[in-house]
Amino acid sequence: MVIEPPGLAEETASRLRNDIIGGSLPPGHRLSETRLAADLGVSRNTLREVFRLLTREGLLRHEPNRGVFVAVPSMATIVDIYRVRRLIEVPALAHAWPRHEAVTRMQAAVSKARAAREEQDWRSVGSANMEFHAAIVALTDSTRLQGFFAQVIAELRLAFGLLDSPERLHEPYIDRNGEILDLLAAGQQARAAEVLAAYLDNSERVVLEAFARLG
Amino acid sequence: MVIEPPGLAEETASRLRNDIIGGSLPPGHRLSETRLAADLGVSRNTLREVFRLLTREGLLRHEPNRGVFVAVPSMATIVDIYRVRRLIEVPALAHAWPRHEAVTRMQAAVSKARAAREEQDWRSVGSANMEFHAAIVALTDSTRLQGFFAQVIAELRLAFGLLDSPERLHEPYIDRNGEILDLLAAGQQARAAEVLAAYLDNSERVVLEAFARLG
DNA sequence: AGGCATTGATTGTTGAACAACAAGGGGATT
DNA sequence: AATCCCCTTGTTGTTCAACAATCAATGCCT
Repeated sequence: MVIEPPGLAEETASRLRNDIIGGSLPPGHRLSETRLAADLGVSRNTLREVFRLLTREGLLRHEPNRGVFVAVPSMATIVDIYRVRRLIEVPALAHAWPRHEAVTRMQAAVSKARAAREEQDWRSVGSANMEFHAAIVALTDSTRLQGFFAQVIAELRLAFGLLDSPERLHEPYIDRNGEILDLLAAGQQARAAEVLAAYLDNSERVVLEAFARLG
Repeated sequence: MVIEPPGLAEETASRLRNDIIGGSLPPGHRLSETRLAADLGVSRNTLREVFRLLTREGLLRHEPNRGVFVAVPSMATIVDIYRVRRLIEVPALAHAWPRHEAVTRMQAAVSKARAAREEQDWRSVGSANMEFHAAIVALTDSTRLQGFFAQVIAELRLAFGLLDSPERLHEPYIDRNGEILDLLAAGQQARAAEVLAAYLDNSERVVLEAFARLG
C-alpha cells in the first residue's frame, strides 16, 4: 500500500469540511473566495479546487457567477438520503458474511458510542453511529459503494448540524446498533436486516419531524 | 429550474470524457498538463479543474507529483462495478412502481437499442443498453443514486473500450432488457428482478472472460 | 557494472491581472 | 412619489507567468 501525501488542496478541504459539519459555517452562508483564501492561508486557485471537491460531495452549492454557499439541506435531501441508506445498507446486511472483517469495525463503533454516552458527548455518539453504518456498507467489499456512502454520510451530518437536541437524535440508536451487530454475529442476517430497516424508518421520521419544527 | 451555463471547465470535461471513452486516449496514457492544455485551448488551471472532475468520476487516475493518467480498468474494477450494479439495480427493480415515469425511459432505450442493431451499430447499442440500466436506477427517484450510477456506468464503458467484439458484448442483452421491461410493466417486479440478476451474472462472466483474454 | 549526484522536465502552488457578470444605488423621466 | 435605466462596485471566471518541490533519467565516478 502506497502512502500518498495529502496535498494542500485535500488538506484544506478536510479543514473546511470540519468547519461546515461542525457548524461554524452555517448553511446558506456565502463563502467569499478572496476572504476565505486569506483566512485559510491558501491561494485563491487552490481554494477553488477545494470548492470543487466539496461541491462534488454535496456540502457546498455552486451558483455560476454568484459564488459558493454552504449547502442548505432540505426535506427532499433528507428523504433522498434515507432512500439511499435503505437501498444500500439493508441488502448489504442481508447478504453479509458474518465473519467479515468489517464486523470488527461495527463492534468497535458500538463500543465507542457507548463510551461516549457515558460522558454525554452526543456529538461523538453521532460520529460513532455513522461509523457503524459505514462499516455496514464495508460489508459489501465495494470500494465504490463505500466512497459514495461516505459522501452521503457527510451530507447527513450537515443536516444533523441544523437540528438541536442531539441526544434524542443519537442516543436511542446505540443499543439498536448493538442488537443488529449481535444478530449478524449470530448468523441471523435476515433478522438483522429487518431491524435495520425499522431503524432507518424510525430515524428518518424523527429527523423529518425535527426538521419540520424549524420551518 | 434555473438554466446554468455549462462553464468552460465542464465543457472541456465533456470533450475529454468523449476522447477517453471513445478510445482516442488509451488507458494508461499519461496526460501532460501543458501539452493537453495547449491542445484543448484552455489554461493549465482550468485543465486541472477538469482533471479533478474526471478523476472523481473514475476516468482518470492521479498520482501525486507524477501526473494524471487515463484509468486502467482491472479485473478488480469490473468485479466491483458489477457488485455495485447488483446491489443497486436489483432492489431498484424489485421495489419499483410499474407505472413510474422512468419506465418510459426504459422503453425508449430498448427501442433505440433495437434500431441500432438493425444498422449493426454496436457502439450505439451499448449506449442504449447503458441508458436502459440508468433508467432502472431512476426508478428509485433518488438523485444521489442516479448521479453515482452515472459515474459507475462511465467507468464500465471505459472498460468496454478495451475489449473487442462489441457485438458479443451487447447484442445478447437487447432482448433480455425487453423481457425485463415487459415483466415490470406486467407488475411482476420479482421475476423482473430475477431476470436482471441472472443478466448481470452472465454479463459479468462474459466481460471477465474477454478481459482475461487480454492478459 | 553499479551506485550516486546532477540535470532536465513536470507538477504543485502562488500572485497578479483582466474580462464577464450580478447586485445595488442614483438620477432622470413620467 | 414611483419606476425605469444606467452606472458604479464588488465578485467570480479565466488566463498568464513565475518559482519551489518532486520525479526520472542521464552521465560520471569508483
